[in-house]
Amino acid sequence: MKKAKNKHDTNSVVEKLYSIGQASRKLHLSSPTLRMYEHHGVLIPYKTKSGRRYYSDADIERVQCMRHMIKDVGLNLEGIRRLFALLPCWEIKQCSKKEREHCPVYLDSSKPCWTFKRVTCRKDSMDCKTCEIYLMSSTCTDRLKTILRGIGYLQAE
DNA sequence: ATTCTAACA
DNA sequence: TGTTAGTA
Repeated sequence: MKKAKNKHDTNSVVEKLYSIGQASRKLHLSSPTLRMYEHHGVLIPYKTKSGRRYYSDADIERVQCMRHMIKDVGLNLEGIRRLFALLPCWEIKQCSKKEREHCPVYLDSSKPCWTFKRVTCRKDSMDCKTCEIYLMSSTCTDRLKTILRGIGYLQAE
């Protein structure tokens, strides 16, 4: 979600960000809970150099989706993590057979691609918060639901 | 005033 | 999940 900047920067856009306090109030949950989600590898907030967390609108929606999965689908955080681990990034990024054979993400479906340290297809300059794989799992609608249905985790509607 | 980590109830 | 301690 982008928003026009103020009069000092009329040409650029900036993402709206929320501190952990603002985000937790917006989501009606506690800040330790947001930190716990992060600890489990299912949420990646921005971090300042001093370590302060900032959450985007995509992060807010991501948490709302996960709350839905917990409340209505019956998953726990481990289940959500393993669900994200099943996102076939090697298909979406169309990695070659050769690349797959050496990719830890392809060889280990136990954790999400963004929790791996070094992945060859991931440029050093590219962080997982802006990667399409992480972003596509931010919403409960569209592609993620399609994938979840495809692997039998959600009923067809 | 707010958030951080880590440990613990 | 929440709370506490000692910081930054």
